[in-house]
Amino acid sequence: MLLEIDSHSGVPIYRQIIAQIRTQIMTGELAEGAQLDTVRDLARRLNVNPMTISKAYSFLEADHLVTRKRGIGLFVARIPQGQKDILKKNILERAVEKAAVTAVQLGVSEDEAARLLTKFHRAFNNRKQEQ
Amino acid sequence: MLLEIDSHSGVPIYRQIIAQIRTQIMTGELAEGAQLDTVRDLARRLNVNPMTISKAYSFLEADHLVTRKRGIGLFVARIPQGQKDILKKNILERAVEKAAVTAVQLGVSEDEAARLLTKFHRAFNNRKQEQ
DNA sequence: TATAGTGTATTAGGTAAGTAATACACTATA
DNA sequence: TATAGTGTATTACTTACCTAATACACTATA
Repeated sequence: MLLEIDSHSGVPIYRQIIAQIRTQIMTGELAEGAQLDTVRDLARRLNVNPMTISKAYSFLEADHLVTRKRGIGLFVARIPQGQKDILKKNILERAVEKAAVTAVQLGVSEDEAARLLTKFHRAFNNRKQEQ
Repeated sequence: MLLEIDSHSGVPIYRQIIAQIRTQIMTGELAEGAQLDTVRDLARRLNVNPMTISKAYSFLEADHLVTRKRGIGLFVARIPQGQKDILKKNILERAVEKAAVTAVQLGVSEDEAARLLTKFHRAFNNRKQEQ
């Protein structure tokens, strides 16, 4: 399980963990049934208190993305494809909506906004391919 | 000067003020040289401490959007159109970039992302027209 | 120069968030 | 059933942030 924490970003550690794991589950990188790193392992690896990890995991469980088995570990939950699509849609819409509102407020046309989005999309897609 | 504060949104009052005034300056709704509401007036109107207003104004000044004239008041600064464009571009790019990254991470195509953005853009544009 | 109108520096109180320490509860299995 | 491996509840410390109170500084002008 590959996680990168930037402790100088101002974004709380547990939120960084949540975001990264959520993405990995959404993309299938972390498949159904896969066991997450144990709280203590991950805590040691990130040099952080186990409770911080546990807190992150709690939020993932609240979202039904993982299932806790006390005494055993945490596992990626079974998520029906339909529900997965809905989740993805929600995450995406939140981000896109904000961009759209900003554009409208600033008087930027829909074409111009779309062009900009496409430009960034290509840039990040390329960067991703290279990795 | 029309401001709407939602004290239940969780977003700090001074940030709400900053965002709304910044947008009004960007769009020209608040024109160069216009005087902002006095700290005390606005504080009374929003039922808030004058220092909260002063704090918001400080950030706007740090961004060179307003000029303080102590003992007189605050005024919308002269912002060269070019610089205004840059500011708008920065604000927009920050929002659009995040949307693009999210889309790429979730494996959403650039066309689909652009379509979604366009959809939201139209929706908000309509809503704006109606007001 | 007195006054009433500006904004401000300083200080402090309240609250929420993040993290950590500790002791505990559950489970598999040797 | 002892043990070592899971996660967790409780509690508390720290820090940052937001807001407010107060007293002060600057400016125009009657």
